[in-house]
Amino acid sequence: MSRQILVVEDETAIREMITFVLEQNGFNAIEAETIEQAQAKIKEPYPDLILLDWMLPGGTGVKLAKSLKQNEYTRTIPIIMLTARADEDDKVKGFEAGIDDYVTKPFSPKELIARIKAVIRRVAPTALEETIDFHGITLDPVAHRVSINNKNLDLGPTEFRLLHFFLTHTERVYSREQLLDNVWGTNVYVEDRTVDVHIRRLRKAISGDGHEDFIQTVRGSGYRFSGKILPSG
Amino acid sequence: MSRQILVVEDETAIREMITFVLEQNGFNAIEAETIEQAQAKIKEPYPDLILLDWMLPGGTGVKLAKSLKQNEYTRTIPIIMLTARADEDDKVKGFEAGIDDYVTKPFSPKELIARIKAVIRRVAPTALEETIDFHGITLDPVAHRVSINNKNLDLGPTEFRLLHFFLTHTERVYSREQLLDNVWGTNVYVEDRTVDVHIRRLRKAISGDGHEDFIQTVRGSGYRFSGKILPSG
DNA sequence: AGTTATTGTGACAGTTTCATGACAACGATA
DNA sequence: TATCGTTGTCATGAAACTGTCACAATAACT
Repeated sequence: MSRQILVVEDETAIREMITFVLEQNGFNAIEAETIEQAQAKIKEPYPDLILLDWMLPGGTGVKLAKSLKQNEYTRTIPIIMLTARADEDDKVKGFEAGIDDYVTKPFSPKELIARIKAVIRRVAPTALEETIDFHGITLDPVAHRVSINNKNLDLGPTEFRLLHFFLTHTERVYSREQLLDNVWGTNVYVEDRTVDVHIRRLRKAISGDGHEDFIQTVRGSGYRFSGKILPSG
Repeated sequence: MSRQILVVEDETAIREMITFVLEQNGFNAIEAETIEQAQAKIKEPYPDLILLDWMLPGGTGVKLAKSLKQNEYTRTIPIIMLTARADEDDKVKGFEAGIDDYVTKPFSPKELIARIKAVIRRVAPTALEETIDFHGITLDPVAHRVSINNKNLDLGPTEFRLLHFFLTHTERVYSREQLLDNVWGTNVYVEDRTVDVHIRRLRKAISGDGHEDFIQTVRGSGYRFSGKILPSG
């Protein structure tokens, strides 16, 4: 289940950009332009996190933060403040009001996502890294544990990352190069064929019994992780 | 195969944001900060599209656009100009220089992606990522999967590309030469008649049951992929 | 019908791509 | 140091893919 994030930001372009980036990263964005709108949207089900702009038409965001943090039901919601500059005064006031972190504009999407994840991890550690369950394969990113049909799997680090990537990116073909980028990391010099070998190791590991081939070879293109087995005609 | 997009932008935060958004959307981003860097990176294989900032340290982006559009090898590369404001003068100069579209900053990622896709669609009308459904034939470019009446089809790479081309270009006759250009790629030396063989293979693959000849032979002209069955006579 | 041009089909060989087992390098650890 | 687990690379064989050809089948035309 994806996280609800309330974006309180009056500049449309920035708000849209943030919303877009959030949704690209699997978050569910709710938008608000003013403090009033925001307050109206902070109700059950409560958002999991609030991105709060510092300068808002109805007053400073800190005002909202303060009131939220004083309310019994909303004080546990983590708040990340968006400030226009790295202003010490803003930061101090923000933290006094109870914010959990801040991001200074302009920021890169990567930074924003990283901070959101960090805050969620801090406040609700189990939340972000949820256990994945896919057709009998269970992967717990936090415990770094994999099981298939309740039988524990012993994977090497690379196989674990590869499986984790596949489980979060199913039903899609990835070229060897893309897999290297995503699992091994960019600017790592490794042969394309190395992927084949790790695919084979992972296949071997998860091919115990039951389901046949989760990892499907797409000749000429790459590999696909899929739970679907369509009848071939 | 993902499209290469060259991002020419000197502001790091914006460039990173754009790159991020592009890669989230399956594009392959190449970055350049200056006109010189950009020119160095515009070579084979040429990028499929260029996002060009208006204000650059080495001069205006329009200068680069002009030189690209005057070069035989680069003039077909679509260029989208990034302008700081909706300045009529900028736009006019841009279009005079041969740009294909423009986006005014600040822009939302959705708008950017939409414009990129629109331009690519205009220039290279093959579909990008959407699943195509045509009279029971389903082709998913992302998963690299084809099914006909929910039965999985096993196609070789060339057959897949051929079918993909046909599905995005139905009801129209294509000569063997045109098919070679579009499916095999230009500057590939292959016999005309090779197309016949692949047509046959594709026909065989999709001729399971139900609809018979999607691929119609137009004697003397080429082939046509059609859902219509015209009464013979 | 006979002729010619064009297309369908099966076969085949060369090439490409992939799966697999082996192995050495490396680092961690006892 | 010795051992173990992990990892990247390679060699090899199997399988799939591809382009081309020869010939059959079909359509068009006289």
